Amino acid sequence: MRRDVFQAIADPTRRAIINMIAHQPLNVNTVTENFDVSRTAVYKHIKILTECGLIEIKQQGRERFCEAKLQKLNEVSDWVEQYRQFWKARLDSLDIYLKEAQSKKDAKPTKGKGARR
Amino acid sequence: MRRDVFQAIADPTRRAIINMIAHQPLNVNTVTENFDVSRTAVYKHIKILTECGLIEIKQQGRERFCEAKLQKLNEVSDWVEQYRQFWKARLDSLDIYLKEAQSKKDAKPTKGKGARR
DNA sequence: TAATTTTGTAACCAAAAGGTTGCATATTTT
DNA sequence: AAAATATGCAACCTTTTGGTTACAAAATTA
Repeated sequence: MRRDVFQAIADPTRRAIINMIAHQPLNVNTVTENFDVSRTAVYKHIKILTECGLIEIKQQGRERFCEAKLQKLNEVSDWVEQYRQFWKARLDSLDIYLKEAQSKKDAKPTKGKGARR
Repeated sequence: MRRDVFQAIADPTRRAIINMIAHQPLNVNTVTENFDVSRTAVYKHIKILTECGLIEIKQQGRERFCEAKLQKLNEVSDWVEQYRQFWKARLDSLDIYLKEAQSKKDAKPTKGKGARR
């Protein structure tokens, strides 16, 4: 059971849930009202979000309020930002690379790498 | 068949592929060499990444070079950043501050200048 | 030309994901 | 106490996902 934040935000319903409770904590039924699927389905999404740390559930009487813990999105942010330099700096890098590869190949042909397995 | 960038980066193997080719385009076999799964499995991941626009494949002879198109990560970046205010605004107590400092320390031990070409 | 290398893809499989209904339990409300 | 409300969860189902093997085709090498 993989429970990381990348997998958690992959589902559009879960992203919508995050959006709902980012502004204010809501109980399970209130969250459910905004979706076409059953309460159980929404509950499962909430559970997944809880398990990866994106939300926290606090009991209040018979209700459970879901509160967003968006610090966890830092994991995603950090992963994405490490690549920003690449999409800013590199334009048309393949052509450059292929030219280099071609001249290397001319000078010193590569040996076969062998088939896997 | 949902093919959005959030779903694409949910899989750890696909994130690893992105990381490999972010620095330079590689052909399919070279990408495969770094994983324990079959070439076909890797190829499927590459196809998914292509279908959502995160990479592009360019033929050169019998090889296909996979080039990262990381601009697409802007979709993820934008989605995450819209919530930054929420998790920044709530850093008001000492223990939250300390917790965040600790996770930063754990998450990115090397914060150097980054790759340079 | 024949063999090798690199890739694309079909057919198939097991496990995970996302959904449902139904029921049990704890808390209000009446 | 009885009814209503809010939730947790088991059991089950279907589709998707991630993987495999096997084979075909194109390009390169010997």
